[in-house]
Amino acid sequence: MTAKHADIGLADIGIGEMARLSGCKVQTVRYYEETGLMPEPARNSGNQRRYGRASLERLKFIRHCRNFGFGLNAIRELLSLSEDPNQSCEAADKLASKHLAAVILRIEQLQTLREELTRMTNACAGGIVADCRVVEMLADHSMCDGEH
Amino acid sequence: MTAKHADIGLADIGIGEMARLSGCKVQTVRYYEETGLMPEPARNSGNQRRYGRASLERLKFIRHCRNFGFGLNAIRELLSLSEDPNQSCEAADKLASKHLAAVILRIEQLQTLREELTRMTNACAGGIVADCRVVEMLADHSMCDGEH
DNA sequence: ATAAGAGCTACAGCAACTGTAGGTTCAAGC
DNA sequence: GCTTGAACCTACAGTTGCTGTAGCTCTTAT
Repeated sequence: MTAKHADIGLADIGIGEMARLSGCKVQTVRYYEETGLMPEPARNSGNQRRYGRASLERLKFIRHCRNFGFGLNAIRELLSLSEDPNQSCEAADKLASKHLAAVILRIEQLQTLREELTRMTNACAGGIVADCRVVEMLADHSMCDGEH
Repeated sequence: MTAKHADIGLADIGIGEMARLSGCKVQTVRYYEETGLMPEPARNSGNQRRYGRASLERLKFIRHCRNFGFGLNAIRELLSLSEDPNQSCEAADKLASKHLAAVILRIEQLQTLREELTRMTNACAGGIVADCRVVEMLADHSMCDGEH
């Protein structure tokens, strides 16, 4: 039998192995297929998905991007970029820079939050709710240092 | 007419004002009602919601907790705590401390991420995708410093 | 031949809203 | 009294990125 898919014959692994080797769940792989991130794979005679090495690499790429915090739409762009290796990498750089800026912003927000929460928990001396500084601070915005 | 609700007659504002004064959307107020965070308010003759001061304070409390990053379930607990002012505030303190720990952890994760993304974008020298370090790093986990 | 385990589809649920459609009510101006 | 536009109503779909479940079928080892 000749392979109809480029994938077939090179590795021929099932969805469970794909999940295991990429560090995600089986359902996640199917979900990526559903949303077009992963191509529809070949099937064996029993209608079960069979993947090749290229698909595994693609899945690993996706998972790696997810670990970097990229959203699925950004990953879609990154995938289409990496499929066309002769174009300028400006778009990829822009995506990464934009994401980095968002991460930095989020860190700043969380740091402000951390300070407020620290202040709040430090102010709690035990006792009853009526005297609790935590509850009081949650009820009264004027007790906050900055805005949030 | 005598007020049937404790709320009524004290302020008597509509849902639009509630949203405006608490800094959220009208739908969000209705959503909080749907999920039991806010009580069902009185209605006027035209079936429109009428709120009193107590409801506004409750909504502000909820929004403030949200600004602190608490989830709705945590807020539910905090609300029921603040309704019973004679019990120990240990539970409130625990909730805040637990949340603080989660925030600290998240900051650490994002800082690792920021370093990796900075390394990635710095490595990009322009040019074409085939030579792009961004795409390369996304494809190859071994180029990462730590785990993520 | 059988039984465990893996795979299949289809769909519901999570968090915390947000947006839309298609209608009703209110308040102000004439 | 009438009109008009803003605000309000309900009900439901969509967002993001999965995860879990039910009720099957298929593979593989014994």
